[in-house]
Amino acid sequence: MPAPPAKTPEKKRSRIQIRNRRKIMDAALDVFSQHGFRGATLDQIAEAAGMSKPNLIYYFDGKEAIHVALLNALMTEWLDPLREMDASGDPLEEILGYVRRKMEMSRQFPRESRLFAIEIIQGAPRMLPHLESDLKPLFDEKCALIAGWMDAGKLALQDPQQLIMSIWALTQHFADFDTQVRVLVPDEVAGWDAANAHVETIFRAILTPTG
Amino acid sequence: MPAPPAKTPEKKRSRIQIRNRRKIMDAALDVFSQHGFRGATLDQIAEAAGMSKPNLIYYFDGKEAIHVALLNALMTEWLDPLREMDASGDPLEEILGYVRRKMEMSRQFPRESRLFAIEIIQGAPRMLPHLESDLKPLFDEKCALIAGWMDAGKLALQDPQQLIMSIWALTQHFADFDTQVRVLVPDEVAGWDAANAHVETIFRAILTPTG
DNA sequence: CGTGTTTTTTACCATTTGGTAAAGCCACGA
DNA sequence: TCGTGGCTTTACCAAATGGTAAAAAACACG
Repeated sequence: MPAPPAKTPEKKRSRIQIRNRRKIMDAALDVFSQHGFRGATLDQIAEAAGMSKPNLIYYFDGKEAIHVALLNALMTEWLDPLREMDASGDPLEEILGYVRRKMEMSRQFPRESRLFAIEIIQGAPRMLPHLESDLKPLFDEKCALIAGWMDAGKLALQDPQQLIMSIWALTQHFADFDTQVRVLVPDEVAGWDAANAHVETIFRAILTPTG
Repeated sequence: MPAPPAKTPEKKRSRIQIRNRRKIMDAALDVFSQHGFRGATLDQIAEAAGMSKPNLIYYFDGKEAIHVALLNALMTEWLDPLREMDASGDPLEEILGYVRRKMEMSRQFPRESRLFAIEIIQGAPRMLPHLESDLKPLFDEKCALIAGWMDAGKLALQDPQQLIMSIWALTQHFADFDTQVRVLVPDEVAGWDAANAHVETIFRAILTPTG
């Protein structure tokens, strides 16, 4: 009896397994980010991945396993821009740098942004643990860092929690609500430039210390 | 053969029809805003509405008809806060008033906010026409109004399109990403107050004319 | 080449889901 | 009292969906 590849005792993965798992996860990202978990079907994912449905199940334990694998893989890199915010840099530039990285991610990885957005909007049924264990500590850490900067007079006083969340709200909006944005601001290139400038203006305005 | 109530030649609706259609739409709002269109099932809606599935179909032509009816009904009132922004008022107060009304809607009608959010994120398959026909004209009109205020020196110069979209991004974030917000800022009441204050700070900061 | 293992396909299956047919119920006016 | 017409339920159905069994094909490697 050939042991299925993705079992609890993890074995080395062959080249084929690595390649096919990648293809599946990419296809699943397409489908899940467009329909959410319940709205997505294995057939859709299989077709997008260019393989048969039973073949999906050969590489992943089921629909839920694919979704979880996706969320796990993405959670890490999704938080990287925030991790990079460093205590040793110039406060205003650190925050603006974070804003820029986040905007860049929205433009380059809109599917990932939407996947998270849908998951959260639907109550994060498969991600709440990650929010508590990964996001929350990082969030608290960076809030403390920002609070420290503010105490030192390097930034205007703001609620750090609200500050970070407003960065998320603004930067993710352009990925998540892309359809709407494109209706209202048809010129995509100009829209992005304007968005970048606008968001930067906002955070410069509320963070520049008033001397 | 008793003619189904909701046909092309619209007839008067009885008290029972009005009551039951309301119940169905309220239940559908619950379910659709939590699972999206494809992820929602008629059985879920029927149970939430406290009636049998065939009874749903008696009042609406099908799943899609319920969803469309919901979106139609909501689109109107959802744009009301923006419509109220008036040329004759004080510019800064008009915009801040809009921001406050939008925040209030996010708090009072999170389901509606999520329903729209999911629909847009998924590419607005059933709402694109409305975006073009309802939202776009209003958006353009209010952009022109704001641009006029800025030209007159009553507001700091900003891109009006980006300004309105950033209002949406910030105000809707608290409804749509409620699950995440609650993980990071457990005290709901305090969080809400802080959010209101923060959002107001932002728009005051970037709109107050620098005289 | 031959043999054991990994990968893929074909043929299914049970459940769920959107929807229908038709019979039953119930209020109300003649 | 009996219809009559709006409302509701029961009993279904065909298609879609997540998943399985097992044979077939492709592969690795001595």
